Order: sequence, then C-alpha cells, then structure tokens
Amino acid sequence: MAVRELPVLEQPEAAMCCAPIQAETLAAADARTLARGFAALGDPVRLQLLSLLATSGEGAVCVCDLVEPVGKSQPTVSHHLKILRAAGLVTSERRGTNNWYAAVPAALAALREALRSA
Amino acid sequence: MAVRELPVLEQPEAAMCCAPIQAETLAAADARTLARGFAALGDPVRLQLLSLLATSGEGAVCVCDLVEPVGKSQPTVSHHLKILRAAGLVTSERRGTNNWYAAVPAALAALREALRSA
DNA sequence: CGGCCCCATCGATGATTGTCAATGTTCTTG
DNA sequence: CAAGAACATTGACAATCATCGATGGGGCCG
Repeated sequence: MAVRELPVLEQPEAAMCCAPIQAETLAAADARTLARGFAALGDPVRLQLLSLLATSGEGAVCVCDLVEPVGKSQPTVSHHLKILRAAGLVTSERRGTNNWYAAVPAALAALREALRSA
Repeated sequence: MAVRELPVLEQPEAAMCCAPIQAETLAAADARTLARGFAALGDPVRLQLLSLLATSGEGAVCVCDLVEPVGKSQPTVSHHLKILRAAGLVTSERRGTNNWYAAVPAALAALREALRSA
C-alpha cells in the first residue's frame, strides 16, 4: 500500500485505562477500548500464547518456541502476537535475529479489574 | 426452521470451568471455552449491557430499559443479550409481558480468575 | 375477541476475522 | 559478499459477526 493508514490504533493502548464495568454506565468510548482488550483474549490461540508467555520461567519467549505448541503456521502466530501487542497485553524485543515476547501483567490486571462486579 | 440445530452450545457453559491462564500450558479445549467467554466481552455494546445490568440497583433490568442507553436497534440488543446468555454471563426471566436480564457475578468472577497471572 | 406492547427470530448485507502460502526484511554466519 | 535463519507483511479466501428492517408469537387490556 502506498499511503499508510492512520496507524493511531496500532499503538498499545489498553494498558490501564477505563473505569470498571460497574462504575455508573460505562461510557461508549471506554467500552470500545475495554472491548478491544477483551476481544484480544477472545481467541483460543491467543489465550494459549498468553499462557505460554505467562508461565515461562524467565519472562520472555522466542517466537520460534511459540509456533509449535499452538499448532498453527508461523505467519498465523505472528498475526496473533501482533494483535496481542496492539492491545498492550504483550511486549516484544529483538535480540539478535530473533524476537522475544513477554506478557504485560499490568495490562491483564487492568482487564481483571474491569471485571470486578461485587 | 424445521430441524433444530444442535443446541448444545446454546446452553450456558462458561460458568466456572477451566484452569487459569497460568496453569502449565492451557489445554486447547480449555482455551476454546475461555475464549468464548472473553469473546462475549469483546464488543462495546455487550460491555455496556453488562455494565447496565451490573449497576442496576435491583439485579434485573427489563430489555425495554436497555435499548435506548446503548443506542442500537432492539433486534441488535436482543442479539447481544443472546450471546451474553449463551456465554453464561447473564440470565433472563420472563415477568408478565417483558423480559428481565441479570448479570451472573460468578461467571464474571470465573473469567477474572482465569486472568490472574501473578 | 381484537388490538397493542414487548421481545425474539429471520433474512440480508457489509465488515471483520482467522488462516495459510508466498514474499520481504533484517540479522548472523560462512 | 553470499547464503541462510527468524519473523513480519502481503494477498487471498472462507467463515463469522454486527447491524438493521420486517416479521412473528405471546401476554395484557379494553
């Protein structure tokens, strides 16, 4: 594509925004942001990826160690990681030729907090 | 429709299954079930509906009081409520001519628990 | 009984999504 | 510099989804 689309939504954004679901009537804007976060969790492959990252003894995991466990092609895994990163749930860091991903506990905690309902 | 589709997935199912994301490597089956629950939260309209239900002083809310706040057509709201109910996140009860929906705190708590990551 | 709400379902449509094979890009290494 | 390895991006396609207007069915009331 010649003309870049507005990349504004590509930025990590979920992080720690938004009032919990229970605060008066969730504003539409907050709802959109929160929904993007939950939607990122709404796929089995992404949950497995997140699980692999969260349970890895030492924080980060190389993509090469993620492809086989989830049983999908490498481009598909890359695609899901991109979504998780856009939602702010994971971070990535290049080390030499490979790419290490790590979960962002604070982001998960934020979504968890939005779910407190009593 | 003459022949009912297999209704098995229509039943509330999320409820309280599945190991948390952090337990070893989330089995594919558990991941699917959890993902269905989070996917149900992955839409702004459904989050708003859930918010309305969770914040209602007295448990249940009539559909007629849900349509206007979310700014969508009545069939659309009905559709989203159906999805929330299928995911076990809300329950419905007929009272006279109208239908009252209520959040299921235990189901929300189950998803919240799956998110504990440290 | 007849009309009127309240709500669910149907049918259609445009948009989004998950997936893969093929191709690029960026390093490292010989 | 050439070859190869590790990922990301592109393009394509089938499937799912969100949305709405129109319709249907079940209670209530006059």
